[in-house]
Amino acid sequence: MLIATWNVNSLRARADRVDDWLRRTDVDVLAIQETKCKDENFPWELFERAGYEVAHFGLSQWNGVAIASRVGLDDVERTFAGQPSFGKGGKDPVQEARAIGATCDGVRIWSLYVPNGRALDDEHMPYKLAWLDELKDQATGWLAGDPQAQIALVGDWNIAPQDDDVWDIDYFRAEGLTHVSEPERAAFRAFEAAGYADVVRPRHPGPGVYTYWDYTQLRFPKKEGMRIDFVLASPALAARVTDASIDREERKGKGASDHAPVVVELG
DNA sequence: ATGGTCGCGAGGCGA
Repeated sequence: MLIATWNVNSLRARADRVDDWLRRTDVDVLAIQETKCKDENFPWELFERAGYEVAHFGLSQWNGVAIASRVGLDDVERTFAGQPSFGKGGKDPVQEARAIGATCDGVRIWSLYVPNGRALDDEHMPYKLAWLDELKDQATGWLAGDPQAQIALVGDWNIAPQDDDVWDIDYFRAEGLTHVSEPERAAFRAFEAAGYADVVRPRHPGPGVYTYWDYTQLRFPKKEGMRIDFVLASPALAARVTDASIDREERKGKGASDHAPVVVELG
């Protein structure tokens, strides 16, 4: 079984790319982030034609997550229990469309779009950390209730856990940028401490292995990227992983997302 | 040429 995660940066703008990619790669499950649409604008027929069931959670032109599967799509959940809300300036806090879960052929998959944080001193940063902390608590409970559970926490984590996960850590430090701060990294490590493992890094160690390249500053041709998209697997699921890849080719050309798909093969 | 981005949705925000 092949499972994948991909921040598509608008599903409507990427419809042809996603269609081609599904047919080319033949994945069984695709977790999508940043659909950037409501249900009424979601390209349902794209997935139907390609032979996938799909569940979507989108509230506005922001965020939006989905799971497409051709091996079953059961027990769909939108938001995780206790998911923190956010409202800029403290007004109208809402649980944003950043998490959707479904069971596909016995694997509990969560498509996650972790809050960006925006800046170290921005109100979005404590939101990001609280969001991760609460998800970690929930994910810990899922394993405590069933140590043999097959769970995949996949998506855009908006964290670069190691210095080699960005093209120039000194630049990030000098500019005081997000994604590499100790609190963010600690939040990521908490998932590993809870028993979830990055199943891609061992097969594709850095430096220079990235999943995201900013559209600006010619970051992609200059190979200046970030590794911020991850597949974290519970112990029972990690034991099944036989291969993994980052589809850097998909970042090429006109009309590409700024993220590459990450694919994991299960035996 | 010393610059150089997208997407949404219709101005500016978010990434």
